[in-house]
Amino acid sequence: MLIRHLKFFVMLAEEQHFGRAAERCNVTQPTLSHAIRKLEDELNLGLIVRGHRFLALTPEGEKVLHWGRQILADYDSLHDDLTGRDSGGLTGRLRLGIILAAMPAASILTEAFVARDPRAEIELRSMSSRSIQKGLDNFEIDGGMTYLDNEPLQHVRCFPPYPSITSLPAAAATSLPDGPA
Amino acid sequence: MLIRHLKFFVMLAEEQHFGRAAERCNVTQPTLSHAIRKLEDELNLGLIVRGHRFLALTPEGEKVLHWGRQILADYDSLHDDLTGRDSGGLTGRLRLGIILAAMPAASILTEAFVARDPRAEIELRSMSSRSIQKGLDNFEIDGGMTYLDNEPLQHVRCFPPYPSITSLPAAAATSLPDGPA
DNA sequence: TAAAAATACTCCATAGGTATTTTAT
DNA sequence: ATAAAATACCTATGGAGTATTTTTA
Repeated sequence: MLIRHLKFFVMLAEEQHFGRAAERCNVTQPTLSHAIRKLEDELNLGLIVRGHRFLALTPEGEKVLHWGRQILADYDSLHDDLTGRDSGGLTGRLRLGIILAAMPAASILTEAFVARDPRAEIELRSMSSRSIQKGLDNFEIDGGMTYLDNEPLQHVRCFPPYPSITSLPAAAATSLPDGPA
Repeated sequence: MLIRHLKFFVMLAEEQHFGRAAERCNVTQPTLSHAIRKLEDELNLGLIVRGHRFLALTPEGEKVLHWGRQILADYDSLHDDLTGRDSGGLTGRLRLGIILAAMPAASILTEAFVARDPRAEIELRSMSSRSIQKGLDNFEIDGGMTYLDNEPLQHVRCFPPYPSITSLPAAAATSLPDGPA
């Protein structure tokens, strides 16, 4: 599997349109079309619900989309790392989705964080628990604080923000390749 | 870049020997040799310090090794996900490296964890802060509790285990593709 | 001399292109 | 008629193999 073909697939999922996806990848439509077929062959499953236009991703396609994004993020990180854009110490913007009930608790977490890494910005967004799940899936947020009991979270690593008080909502970091865990 | 070639490279880094790495990948030595060259060409940098035998990885090679493992872990996760081995709810074994000074504190973290996910085992290892860094890099442990001040940790996501008490050692989860953070 | 890696070469799969067809709107 | 995707076909890159050479221990 070529990493570049994963890119094709992710673009296709975003554009929902072979032609536009191909354009964004700077390849022709047949090339992208063929590459997606190859992906499906290699994984031996359907990724796209095809009519005579793009219709949707299959459930398996959604999974490939998720991990594909993960792999592409790693791949980008590698290039950032190699081009020395890392520089040690945390920088950038951490986007967190927080349910309304957890807003007061959020500052407890962020306070220590900003104290240690002043170059990192934290953006707090008030969001519903469903939006938080979606935001994590779409990489629109990097983490969140939400409920664990209502809808089980997918593809995330969860931990209690304050271990000895279990009645608080739990914090969730974006999903990871976490091996056996 | 073929994901399979990343596998070649990671195997080579582990075996420190082209022939044995090739064997583990079920390819011939020249094939692996050529693939590594191609990787170097594509990234436009040297990965291996070559004499007329394998000598070491270059610093860039170490970085590629790290992110390569990450990508392969994601790729494996994808396959696990597709073959329905996920099953929801955490299971497996979480291996944590803990400095001696943090051992008493570790139970605070693990207590809530095991209460919520009884099917997950937690293995606590008393380790030096250096061993913890190495263990994280080698994927021999999944996370740890260690010092942040002495030697800065590489490739990890850090957070304080108990936000309002900053004098405690910090917990570190294994590194992730964490976008802008 | 033996072992390790690179090199030379061959073969074939396939990535990517252009041109065209099919089908639904 | 138009737009979207698939198909057919072509070319060239390069992945993987075998055989061989080079170099060092």
